[in-house]
Amino acid sequence: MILPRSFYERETVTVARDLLGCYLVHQDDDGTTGGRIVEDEAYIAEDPAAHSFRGMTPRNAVMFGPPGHAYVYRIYGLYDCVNVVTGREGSGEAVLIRALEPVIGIGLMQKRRRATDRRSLCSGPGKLTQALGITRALNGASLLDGPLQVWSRESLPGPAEDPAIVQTTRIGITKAAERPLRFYLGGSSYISRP
DNA sequence: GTACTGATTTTCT
DNA sequence: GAAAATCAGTACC
Repeated sequence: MILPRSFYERETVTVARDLLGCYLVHQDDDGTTGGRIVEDEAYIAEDPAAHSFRGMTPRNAVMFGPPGHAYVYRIYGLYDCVNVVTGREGSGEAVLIRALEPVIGIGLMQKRRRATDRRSLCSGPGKLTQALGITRALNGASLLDGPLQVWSRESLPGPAEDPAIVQTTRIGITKAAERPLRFYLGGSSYISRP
């Protein structure tokens, strides 16, 4: 049920597509929270929008490490965003998790987010880390064991039919903005934007 | 409903 | 010193 390292050690765009429908789950002292991944973005080698584009720095070092680990960084001084490291070790590639459909621990998510509407709990990269209690303390953590995990699609009962995957441009970037590296489940009402 | 703005701080140049 | 893989609130149709 936990996705193996071999899942992540593939072409990043393929991993981004295959992650849709899988579950991101975090456990801590307050409880367990998790949801279905419904939106993500690929950041790849030779990609001016990727943090790894200009080589390794203290912040992005985890992106250059082994696949199957979490890269968590702070954005705009306020929010944390979570990525999964993908591809070959040293390539500096990752997939940003942008939105979840809340499934596990919805009450705890509502408390952490101070919101009740399910659609607003995890519909954005900063929102979902807040709902799941993911912070930079998890930067570099393995997703194969430990408190933050990714489970396969079959781990929990999901929709009867897989909705079509929509591929479009990434959100919030200025460099390489035209590259279609954002993926989401068509028809999901839990994505950050259409 | 859409559009614009302020918050807030880390990070790298 | 500027920019940043964002969000919530306000203003205005």
